[in-house]
Amino acid sequence: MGQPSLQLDIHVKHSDIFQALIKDQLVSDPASARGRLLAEAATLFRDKGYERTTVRDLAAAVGIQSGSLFHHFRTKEEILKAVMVETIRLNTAVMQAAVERETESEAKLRALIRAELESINGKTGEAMAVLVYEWRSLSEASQTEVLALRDVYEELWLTVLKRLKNEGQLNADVFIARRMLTGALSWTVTWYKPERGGLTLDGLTDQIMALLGFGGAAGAPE
Amino acid sequence: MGQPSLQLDIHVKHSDIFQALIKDQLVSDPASARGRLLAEAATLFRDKGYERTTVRDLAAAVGIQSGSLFHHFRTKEEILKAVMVETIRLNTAVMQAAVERETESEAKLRALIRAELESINGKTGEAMAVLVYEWRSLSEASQTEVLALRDVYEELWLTVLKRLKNEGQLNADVFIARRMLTGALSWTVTWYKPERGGLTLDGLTDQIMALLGFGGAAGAPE
DNA sequence: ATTTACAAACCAAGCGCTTGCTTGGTAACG
DNA sequence: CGTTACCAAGCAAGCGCTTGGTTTGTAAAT
Repeated sequence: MGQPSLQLDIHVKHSDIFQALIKDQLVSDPASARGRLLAEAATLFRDKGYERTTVRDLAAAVGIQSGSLFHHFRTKEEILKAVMVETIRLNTAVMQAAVERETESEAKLRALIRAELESINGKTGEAMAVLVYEWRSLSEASQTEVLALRDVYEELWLTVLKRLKNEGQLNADVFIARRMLTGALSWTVTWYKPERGGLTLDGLTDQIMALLGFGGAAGAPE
Repeated sequence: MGQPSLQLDIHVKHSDIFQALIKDQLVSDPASARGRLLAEAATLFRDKGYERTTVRDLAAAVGIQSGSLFHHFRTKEEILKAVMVETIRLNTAVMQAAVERETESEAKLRALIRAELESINGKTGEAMAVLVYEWRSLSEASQTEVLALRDVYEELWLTVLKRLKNEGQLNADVFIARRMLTGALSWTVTWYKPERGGLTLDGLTDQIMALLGFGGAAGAPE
């Protein structure tokens, strides 16, 4: 915790966005009890799955009794929902900033891919994995609630893809292209391990762009 | 159950393969008690998730008492493993046939994509979804066992992708390309509904090929 | 500066229910 | 006549969550 940011431009921006969201009460401060609990919950839900994670596991991870959890959240499911909602809020803000920083369509797409890869494989990775793979564990009411937030996020992608299509740089249907990218990018969480292998996030982004026919030939990454 | 096959060539082949596997005891006959149980298990595991599905749910689905399940399988996890193992066996055989039917590399890739889409969204769809998304619920011992079977399956893909790369038709790294395709294709299970919308499996395959820069421009699919 | 007030945060205990699985016995079948 | 397939009943363990009471932090009142 608290390691210095290595990536200058993007990370400064990122933490600025983060601070603003905390101030507006849209995401919890990781230093607060609630924030720590949600972070631990994300890790546990990702590693063991929501159903296999007991409230006793969760309580032990933050160092309190299991019953004390229900002072902060009314039900276990409310914890899952909170993890998802806060993750979407944070990532929508980050992605919006990423796409606005660029002007060319291809650069916007690259920025989106790069940003989503970082969401999935970076600090918010646990929570993102929960968001993708623990969908069924939410009640239907919570599902529609979370879905509404996701629509904003998806619009960012569709806008960029539509521009690319109009410019003749994309052959496939924009909705299908987005869905393919959703699957491909979220799947990276199961295999992409940046520490070993030497493939950086930028390198991975290059590979994906190459697969889509952008940015010329890319050599072997390792 | 027992509806006539509509797709002539492929489906005949498909059921021939199926019958051969049943004869060799590599997959269970869907008419047998074990086969019916595995089919129901796949549906339930997919719809509710493995953990949320109780042995009582499972027993009720096949019309027996919950305790009677343990005459056929020693543990609940063994049921999950059996679903996965039999699904991989069937699909490996189907994919092998699909790739051998073609000669050109691009056609082989198209056949693989088409076959995997059918595995995911067709009759074995429930079981495939379980295979992809219930991974964590397997014990580690079972995981390595299932993983070994998957390697054969993956080799089919890598061989074709390597050929395409050598022929200069693929820019990205073959391992990364396969992983992207894995994610993109398995994700279709969450959104592709062939009955409504009019997008056929062949149409979807075209779109994916177009996204990869093959087969010229594809128009809007709907 | 000390007291008083009060809510937020937490603990210890355990309730009611569901879970995967076992057991002992019975019917069906070749 | 034994093997296979099942039922009826229930056990031990674990589950999410509740309850009643104690500590802790904060800030106004004395």
